[in-house]
Amino acid sequence: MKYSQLIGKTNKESPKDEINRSAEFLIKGGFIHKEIAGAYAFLPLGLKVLNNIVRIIREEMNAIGGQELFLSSLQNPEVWDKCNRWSDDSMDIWFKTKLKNGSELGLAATHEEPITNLMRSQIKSYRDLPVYAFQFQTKFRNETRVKGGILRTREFLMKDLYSFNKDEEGLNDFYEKAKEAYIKIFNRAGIGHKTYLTFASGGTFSKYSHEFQTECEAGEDTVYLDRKKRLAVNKEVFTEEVVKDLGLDRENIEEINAIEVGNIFKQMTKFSEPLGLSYLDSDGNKKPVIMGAYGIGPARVMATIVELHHDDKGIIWPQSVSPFQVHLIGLNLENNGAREKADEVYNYLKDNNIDVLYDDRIDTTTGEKFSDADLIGIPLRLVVSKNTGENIEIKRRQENTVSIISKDELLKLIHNS
RNA sequence: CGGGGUGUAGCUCAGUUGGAAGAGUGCACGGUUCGGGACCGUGAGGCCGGCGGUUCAAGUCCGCCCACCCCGACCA
Repeated sequence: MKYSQLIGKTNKESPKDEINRSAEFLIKGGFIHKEIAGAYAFLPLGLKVLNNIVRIIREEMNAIGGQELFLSSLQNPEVWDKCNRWSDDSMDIWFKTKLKNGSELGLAATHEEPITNLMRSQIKSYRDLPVYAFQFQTKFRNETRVKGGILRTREFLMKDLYSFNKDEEGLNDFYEKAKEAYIKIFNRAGIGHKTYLTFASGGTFSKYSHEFQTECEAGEDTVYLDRKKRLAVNKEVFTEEVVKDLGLDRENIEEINAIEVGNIFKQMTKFSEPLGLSYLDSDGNKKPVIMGAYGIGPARVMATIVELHHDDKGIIWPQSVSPFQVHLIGLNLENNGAREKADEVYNYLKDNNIDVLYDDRIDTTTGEKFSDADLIGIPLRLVVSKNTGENIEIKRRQENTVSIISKDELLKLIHNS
């Protein structure tokens, strides 16, 4: 991709209102655009990052047997009514709308009811179980207050997986698998070292649910962390009894701010019973399906990555989610053949399937190009200029030293990074 | 939803006592530069958040509304 053609130019000034570093850099760097409070457009750079995060999540969900599907955003109030969640008293974050004929519709705040209802046509027998369905879908939540750029919005992409088992044992097994998958996801996304399994309120049917909380100043959650055991407890359930229950030592517990990047719930029969999702076991007995729900917000993960990986100049993407593998800067492009030389390197990289952002701007100073590269945060920076001869300069975003390498060494170095 | 703050050029902002709409940056054009946002000149760009009021006269004063940010409450 040639930077001169890219939608989403960097801005020299930081946005006026954004306090969070992630919001500041993502807007300034041309990754996202605020449409209204709590609703953001993703520009090409931002979408590439988001898609990389989605890809990681998808791979890990497939690996534990998830099947991807795609539910609708417009929802039928009837199924919600059966679970007593249509009324604004029970769920006050609804966005509701109407058909031309006046009947009401809901804009998906979550998909538990619709997926449960859908599965009634799929699950009849114990032979149909277990089954695991997931999707990446937009959620609409009429939050009274949004916060921190894309950390908390009213419209956001969510990966939600729903598990359907014939008994609690099956649910528990899968629940542990999902836990492991989540740990892999956050490790691959570069935030695993600061992400902790956190005990949270379990709701009606189980003692605890689990959240994945990433330690971060910008986080809006308060959790109590045992760093050695890598276990945390959300403030909302933090009591003496819970500390004892989990075998934690009060002495080792510290209070931290954290971002909730994922959560997993055992829902048991909370939705299957009211919606009539049941199966016949081998004895012909009708039993309710045992469910669980597993969520991750990719855009929130994206913001969290930025919160954890940046310096004063900008973002430092982990290679796994970086919008491009390398950022190629051509300098002095208007002088004797420099353009041709830079183009040649660009084409060479593309021909070898390297995803490259090529700063081919002519009337742009060196400093500006370097500053933009620092802001955008692609982990490998290449420079071709009159000083580099037949070679290429390479520098890692998080390091200050440059080295000069030959074109032959280039591919190997990129693949090893 | 309670409290606080802010709305003026694409962006960041100034605008005195009510008296001709401004700067920097970005953008376009011309020229000098060319390895860390360099410089000179010319130019385009405005519903001063909206509605109403006071006044000879409102970006400026008054009222109502809207939007955005921050703190708190809330967050299956």
